[in-house]
Amino acid sequence: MANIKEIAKLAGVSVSTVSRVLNNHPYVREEKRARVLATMKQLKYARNMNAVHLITGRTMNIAIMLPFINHAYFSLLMEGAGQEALAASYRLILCQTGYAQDKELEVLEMLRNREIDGIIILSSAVTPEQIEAYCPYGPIVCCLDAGERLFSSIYINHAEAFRRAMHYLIDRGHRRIGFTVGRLDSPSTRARKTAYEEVLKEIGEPYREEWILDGCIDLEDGAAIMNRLMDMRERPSALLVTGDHVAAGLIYEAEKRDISIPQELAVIGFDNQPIGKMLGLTTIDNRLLDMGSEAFKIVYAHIQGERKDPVRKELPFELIERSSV
Amino acid sequence: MANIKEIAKLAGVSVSTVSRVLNNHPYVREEKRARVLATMKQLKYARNMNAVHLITGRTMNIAIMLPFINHAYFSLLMEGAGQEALAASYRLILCQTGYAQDKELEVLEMLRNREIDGIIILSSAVTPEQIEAYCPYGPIVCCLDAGERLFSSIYINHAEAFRRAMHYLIDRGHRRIGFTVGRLDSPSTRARKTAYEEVLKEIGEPYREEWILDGCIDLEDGAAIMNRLMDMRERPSALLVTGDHVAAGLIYEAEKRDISIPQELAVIGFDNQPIGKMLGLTTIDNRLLDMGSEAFKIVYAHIQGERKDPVRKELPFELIERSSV
DNA sequence: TTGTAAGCGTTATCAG
DNA sequence: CTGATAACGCTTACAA
Repeated sequence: MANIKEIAKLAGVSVSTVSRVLNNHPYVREEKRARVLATMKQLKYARNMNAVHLITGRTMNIAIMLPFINHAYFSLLMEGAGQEALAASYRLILCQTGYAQDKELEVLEMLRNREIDGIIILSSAVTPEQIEAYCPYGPIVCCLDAGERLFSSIYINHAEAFRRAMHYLIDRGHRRIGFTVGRLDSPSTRARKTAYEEVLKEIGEPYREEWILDGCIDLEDGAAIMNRLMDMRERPSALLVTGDHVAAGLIYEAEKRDISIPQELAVIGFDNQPIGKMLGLTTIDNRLLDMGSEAFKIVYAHIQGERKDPVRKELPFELIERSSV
Repeated sequence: MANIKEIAKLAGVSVSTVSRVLNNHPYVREEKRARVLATMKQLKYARNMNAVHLITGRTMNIAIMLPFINHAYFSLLMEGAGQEALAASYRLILCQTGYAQDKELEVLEMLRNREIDGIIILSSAVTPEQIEAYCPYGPIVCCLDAGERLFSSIYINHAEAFRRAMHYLIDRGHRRIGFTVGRLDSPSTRARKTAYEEVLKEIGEPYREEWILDGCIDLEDGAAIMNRLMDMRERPSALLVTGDHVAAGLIYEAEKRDISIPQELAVIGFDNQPIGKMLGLTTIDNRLLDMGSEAFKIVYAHIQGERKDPVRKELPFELIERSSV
């Protein structure tokens, strides 16, 4: 496999000239450039990018850390980041962690080991402090509000969105409100829980632990909620559901049991996925596609040196009214 | 940032010894090993993997080429490959192409440039011949039957699955059968079309171009089919739908219009996605998760040198009977 | 506009 | 068990 040296010898120039041609540098006589190019073609030259990476200290790779690949929420974020990466000629390295801390730390180590130029964290189990320890090695951006940190954040205000949704329900006469979450100990769940308590206090309703439905991640979980609801001696009249797919599962199961939505149970989703649109689901659009692309742009700006300090950017959300409330 | 040389000097050993420690080689006196390890910790040593990649000629990266990230079909395949990659300590590089040939060729070039050790192609627009041109540079596997090639294939027999589904419908009294596809010019569509014509001939039904519904990729496309069907002077009594999400959109739209399924329109899906299960969709399980993980394993076996010749492996499919027929 | 030579940070080889 | 030293293939001062 030919290298730059052989090309140089055969073309009768120096390796630097070959390198200049390779990198589209100016100051190469057209005649020599042509000769180099011809020799490359003749020898089927292929650049060894690892050598380039070694000398330049860059890999054009960014890791995207996420717990599950096969989930609509992460797919949308990935899509957003992926489009930007494509445009910037960067590559996304898929790092599925399943929320295992050791796997997450491995990804962070990749940054230290210069295997990647930056990291986009879609969701993780490690603490912000653990992440900060890796900030000296390259830009990191998180898709949630981690507060004032050494790394960047791009997020929507979950507490605010949650409050907005609750008030929307309250304005329409609901007082018995419950909600579903994916993981009880996630940062966004904590934000929602706080908002939940606050709003309940505002309207003088008691806080009921049993109306916080945990472990709702997918379609099937949404369908399963219905069973849990049926078992309750007192049921909420409205549900805030994290994830339109969970809401879709719930709606479908409700239909099966002849529970009419919104009359017997009002539902507000999150994420604004196509399935929600199809089902007439009232939902919070949290701009996942934009968030993914913004996340990439932030990391990219840091890599390019256009930016030095961490960014902390809030994206506006939007409540989309349809017919499930 | 400390390197192997500094570690060696500070620990009072040679670089080779440090390298041996790094790679868990035997033949290092325990005392020296400890000293090296301690020095590394002290200097916060981080290995520069690019140097390792350069000298070893391996990157531990495999590209996964696909047109769209945000699609359930590809998500499942990715998930399968991702799990195996995780287990093998390999990384997946996400290469979204949008079926643009130049982007696809860029991915193939990455193999030539030694940026990756292999490629998993989930779906592509380039020809098998174009792919074969890159086989000298590393293992490539395609998730469809490309025939006897220099690269590997892992696939289900689409024609057979299609025939099976058609006969299932015919056995239940259907003769007016249509089908939907994503792209008209894809290899699996061609296989389906051939099977379609054959079976129609078998039962003496005419071939109707207008019952082949093109451009059906997502939920919304499924819903849109209903409009197309309504415009027809004569409608099929059964539809083979490529992709459970498309089928789900169709079913939902049918429900809206009070068209009963399966009485007025029978539907068979493909992919066996959760949404299909929820909707009681009869479908073909084409083992996407297994296909993804098998794809990774094949490439991996080649990289490890456990295998030399290309693999061509067919996965069995299964018709899952539910209530949409 | 071009060439020489010094790295980049490892691992591999080979002699001890 | 250990250490010199030569690759790996490229970019980039610096000098011409």
